[in-house]
Amino acid sequence: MPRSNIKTSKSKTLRLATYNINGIRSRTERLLDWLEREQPDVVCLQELKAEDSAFPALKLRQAGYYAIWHGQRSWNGVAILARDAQPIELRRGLPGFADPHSRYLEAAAHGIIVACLYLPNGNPITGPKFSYKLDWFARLNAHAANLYTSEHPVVLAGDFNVVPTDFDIYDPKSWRRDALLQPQTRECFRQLLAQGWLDALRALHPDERIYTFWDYFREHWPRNAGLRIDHLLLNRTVAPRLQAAGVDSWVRGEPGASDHAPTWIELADAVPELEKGSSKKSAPKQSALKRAAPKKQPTARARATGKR
DNA sequence: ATGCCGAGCATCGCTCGA
Repeated sequence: MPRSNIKTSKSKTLRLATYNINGIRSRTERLLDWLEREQPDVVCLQELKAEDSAFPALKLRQAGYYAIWHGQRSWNGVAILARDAQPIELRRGLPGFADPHSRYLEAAAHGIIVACLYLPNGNPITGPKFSYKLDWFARLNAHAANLYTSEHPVVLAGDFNVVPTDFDIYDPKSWRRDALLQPQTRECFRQLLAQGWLDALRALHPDERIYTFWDYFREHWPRNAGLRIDHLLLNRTVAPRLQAAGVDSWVRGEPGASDHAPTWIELADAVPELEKGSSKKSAPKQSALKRAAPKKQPTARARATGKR
């Protein structure tokens, strides 16, 4: 499927995606299929569930992607891939935090600083896992405050394990006691956005039901009973370049799929420094947002049959 | 309140995810 079908601009763009792959060893072929079809420039992966030595670096390299990764046996694990360029690692783990889990990688790739994060799930809410989630979130927000004001373009991308509002879930009733919907969890996310970060998918599609995760239970995928928990947040430097955003939900309908689908944004090429300073043509934020045409998610039937 | 599915491992039954 050529990407030009969904492009909204003739100018060159950069596509960044985040994808909770739920076990990279059992899903390497699925990953390669998606990369070949969608050709993202930068990819954040979560839940590798594999040690560093089991990361399929050679197969990815043969597909044109260089990578850095922080694996872990059984659980967690994050990676950043870049097409035709080696990501430059900037950080492994949040600052000042000896986290026993592999949940955070930060790198420069294709002129963007990308933070790939896998925020703790936090269930059950009556115990140490929920405390760990809130603690992790607070440390992320402290670090994000510095990234937001950076002169460099920064994107926070990953599985945040937060359903930001009741509009981001098919039906909140059976999830009321889940860590993903707790008021404390949502307050952490609200505080993060209050730093100024732009929630790219919601900004471009304010009135659209968008899901990035459909669990394996109760026919949730065929019924399109999903949650929006994978997010791409843009700092003030990069936000004016946002052109499009969406979910590759077709991936969720493939045999042996992860319970998440890849979620992506497209950014306009950086405005050259000379033009940025001297020209009034530099697009303000609002017009950059309006440029992007809303992209509908396919119907449940279309997804179930693999068509768009 | 629990299981429903799926990956992974202390692999013929459990933990964890969300």
